[in-house]
Amino acid sequence: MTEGEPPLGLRERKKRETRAKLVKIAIRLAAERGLENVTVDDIAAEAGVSARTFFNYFPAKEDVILHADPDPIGQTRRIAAALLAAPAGLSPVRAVAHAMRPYIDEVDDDRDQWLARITIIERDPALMVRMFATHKESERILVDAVAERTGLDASGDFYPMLLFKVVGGAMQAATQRWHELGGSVRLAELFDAAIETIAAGLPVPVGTAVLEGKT
Amino acid sequence: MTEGEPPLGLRERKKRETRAKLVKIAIRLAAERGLENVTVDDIAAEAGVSARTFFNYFPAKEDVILHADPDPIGQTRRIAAALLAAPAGLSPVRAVAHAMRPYIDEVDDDRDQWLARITIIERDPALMVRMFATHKESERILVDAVAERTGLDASGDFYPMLLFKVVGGAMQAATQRWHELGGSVRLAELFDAAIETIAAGLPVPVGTAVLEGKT
DNA sequence: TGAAAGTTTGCAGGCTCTGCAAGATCCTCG
DNA sequence: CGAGGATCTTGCAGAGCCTGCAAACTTTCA
Repeated sequence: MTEGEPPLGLRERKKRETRAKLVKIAIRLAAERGLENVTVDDIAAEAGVSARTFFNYFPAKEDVILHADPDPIGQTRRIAAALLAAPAGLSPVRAVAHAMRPYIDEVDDDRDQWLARITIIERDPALMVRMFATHKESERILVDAVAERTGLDASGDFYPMLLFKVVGGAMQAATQRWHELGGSVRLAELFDAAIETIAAGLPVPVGTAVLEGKT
Repeated sequence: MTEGEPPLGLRERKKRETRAKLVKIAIRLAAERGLENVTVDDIAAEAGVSARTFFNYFPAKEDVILHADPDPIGQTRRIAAALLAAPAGLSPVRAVAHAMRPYIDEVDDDRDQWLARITIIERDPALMVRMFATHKESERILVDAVAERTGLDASGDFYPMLLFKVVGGAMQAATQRWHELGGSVRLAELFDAAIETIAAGLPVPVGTAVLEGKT
């Protein structure tokens, strides 16, 4: 799946190093004072490159915080493929959740990095905006996949888009709650709970540990 | 409900006029060439005011397109109140939908303005999210209201936030589809269909006119 | 080793947005 | 009606983001 770790020359190594350094510094500074109080110059200077170079790596300042994944489209395609490959018995909602699972696990595995990121994002709405702005293309791919799996028409039917947006909402809610809990439970657990609640038609919860307080 | 239409001096009249002119011009220009190809100077010049004045009316360029409502917090509070006042028999999802209903009807009543707005927003996705991922403040108010209605704890329980985000997703999906259909059906109808589907646990649709294609 | 390919950087410049202070306009009250 | 005060508008300066462009530099590869 992961494409390559072949030769990997000096040039490529340096680039990754610089990129990683920019991300790391940016996250640290933004965690300290909020992204809006950190200029591109600050980040670039501390990384020992020019501000112009910063923009060779990231199209916008916000992306240094958000854009951990260098290839979001590829990731989306993989989710779409997983969706189509999911067990036939799964309902659409559960199938989508199942397809997203590996990426949610990744968040749990990189817990601290993600918690830091989310803290920064919560503090600066501009990041929230940019986070979803990129996703036009991804959205289409996933909606198409849902349509294919359900035998509906991506552009003519409402259902695929609705499902996509609803699961997106669940994802957001789970992420936010996870952050509130300081990552003390797995994101996957919260997400699963959200999906089950949705699959049940969002009834008022009664005695569900994860949905209610820690108890 | 609408607070006042008392005296209304010249000054206030002029301000509203300027504001309205800016909005109108901005929407027209953005519809023609996309918001990113319209500068604040363009808008201000055509409205006969300085660019500096533009920023006295709108905190950011995007707000001239989105910020139709001068008091989003007040509107949010009204939705929250309506949520608590909704018939006791309604399930949480339906109660929220019920509370939002008046504002959805407003969109239908101002159909063309909104279609134009959404066209612009669709072309510049950053605006889409900003539209719903409104202010943290609004979110808190609504989540609190959901918590109160369901007898849960807004900060300790997951359910209120989840419900809020899911309904937000439904709203987005409905809006997008409404725009695709060129407003040929009422947004309210699409929204209701979305809510019913969610209340049913998002089953694959069968023979539902609104959810499937026009047939 | 030397050309080809890829990177970094400074520079110029466009654009968004903010504070500030001067000037124009409206409103209120005597 | 005519101050005097309140409110708006505007120009200006300046910080910041971001983009081409071309020169200088580094890595790669034949």
